[in-house]
Amino acid sequence: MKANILIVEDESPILELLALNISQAGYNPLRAISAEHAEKLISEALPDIILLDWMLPGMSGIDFARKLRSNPSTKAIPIIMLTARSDELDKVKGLEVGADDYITKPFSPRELNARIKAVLRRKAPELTEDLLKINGLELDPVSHRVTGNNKPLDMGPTEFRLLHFFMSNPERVYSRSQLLDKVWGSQIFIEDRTVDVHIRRLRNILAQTQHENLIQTVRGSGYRLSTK
Amino acid sequence: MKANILIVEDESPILELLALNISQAGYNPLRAISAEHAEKLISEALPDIILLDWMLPGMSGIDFARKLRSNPSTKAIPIIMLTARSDELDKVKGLEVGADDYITKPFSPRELNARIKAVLRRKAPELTEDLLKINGLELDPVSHRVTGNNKPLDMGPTEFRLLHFFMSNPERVYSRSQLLDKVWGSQIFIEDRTVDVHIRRLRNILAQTQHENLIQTVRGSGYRLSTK
DNA sequence: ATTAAAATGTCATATTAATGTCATACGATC
DNA sequence: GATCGTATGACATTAATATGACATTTTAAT
Repeated sequence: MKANILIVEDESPILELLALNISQAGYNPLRAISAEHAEKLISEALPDIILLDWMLPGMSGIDFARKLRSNPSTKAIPIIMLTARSDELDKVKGLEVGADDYITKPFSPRELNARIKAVLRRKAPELTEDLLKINGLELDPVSHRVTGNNKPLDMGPTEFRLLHFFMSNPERVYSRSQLLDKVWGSQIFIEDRTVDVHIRRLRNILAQTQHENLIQTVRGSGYRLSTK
Repeated sequence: MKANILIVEDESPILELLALNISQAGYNPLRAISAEHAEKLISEALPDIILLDWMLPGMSGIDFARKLRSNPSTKAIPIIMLTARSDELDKVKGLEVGADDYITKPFSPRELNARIKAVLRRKAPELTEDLLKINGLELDPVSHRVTGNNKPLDMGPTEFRLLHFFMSNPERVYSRSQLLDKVWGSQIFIEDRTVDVHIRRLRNILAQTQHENLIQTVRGSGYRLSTK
């Protein structure tokens, strides 16, 4: 099903331009020319993403974002802010109200799409580009490589993301549901048991270099990456 | 090598001011007092960036931008628009013609430099003229030649740029979108899948000297040049 | 200006890899 | 030893990538 993307933008030419891009990218654009207008649309159906202009007549974009965040039913909707300048101050404020991403005008359609896609996929916590090392197991997000004691380890994308997540958050137990949210994405509906299977696949791969017991089962709770 | 920045501005004091800033920032300014004049300079050598005044005698800045975008050979050159006021209407028009950035007069040298830098960074990490060598594969940006174990390899311009980019950024995964932005240019709209085709063409050429597996597929992420 | 050659982007199809689910086996816990 | 949670292997399906062909555009050469 096509994702519904609510655009809140008072300048109609920009609004139309955005709507055009979005529908060309295969999403379903909803148009609102003000925060108030947007609220009405939201009350009818929750959109999947909100593209929110910073400067709006009436309630400002930032106030609107804050309002959305304070309401339980809209709290979880990802917001992408549209700002005129890449002003650092704006960025900070945006983070405060909980915008999921930013985009500075003018922007290329491709950039916009990339952001929407990224937000939709809604992965784990912003995973950094830092090289992760634990007990001779190394994961390099930049080259997208994993080695155990310098031996290259091949794995599928899901196993890679799973390992990436674990190595970014070691010594911490995650339930299957949490892992599904963080590694798979929040809007995906998959069986909890499927996590078991991927854990097994990951362990099998790590077993090549005796790293399989880094991934530990916590009976009744979930899984954990731990050196102990 | 210093980046060439073409300034198109009819008011000579402003033109000189810009040129001064730009040369102090370590770039090479080219001066044009009209769109027509600029065209002549462009026909001699493509600049790396165009600073384009909105208001020009004769052909207006916006028309000129449109013209540049419609010509395949100039389509990818980043354009920074110089506008008198931060007029919203101008901005919309700028979006339409595909300007890469905006700057409102009056502007500080620092701001100008920051924008230029940002635009340059966006599409030119391979700006060097150094001979690139990896595993017997050599690419010489100056003579625009590629050899594998000293055997000359012929390829089309796109494959050359792609290889140039990869060799300048080895051991790093790039998504198809990133490659389109970096190798094709941000203003060009083509399918992600097209990247696959060019990757294949490049691999076919590199296969003549057994270098084809330097270009590796990273499923779910993109492509990478790597010796491992 | 005309033509030929080269390059480019897209599509349809083939190929391969990855994914999610299930049925069943195992093991801990009470 | 019964129950509950986890592990495992197999398998059908889905998704991603590779490939070949083709129409169109560019470029170069007449």
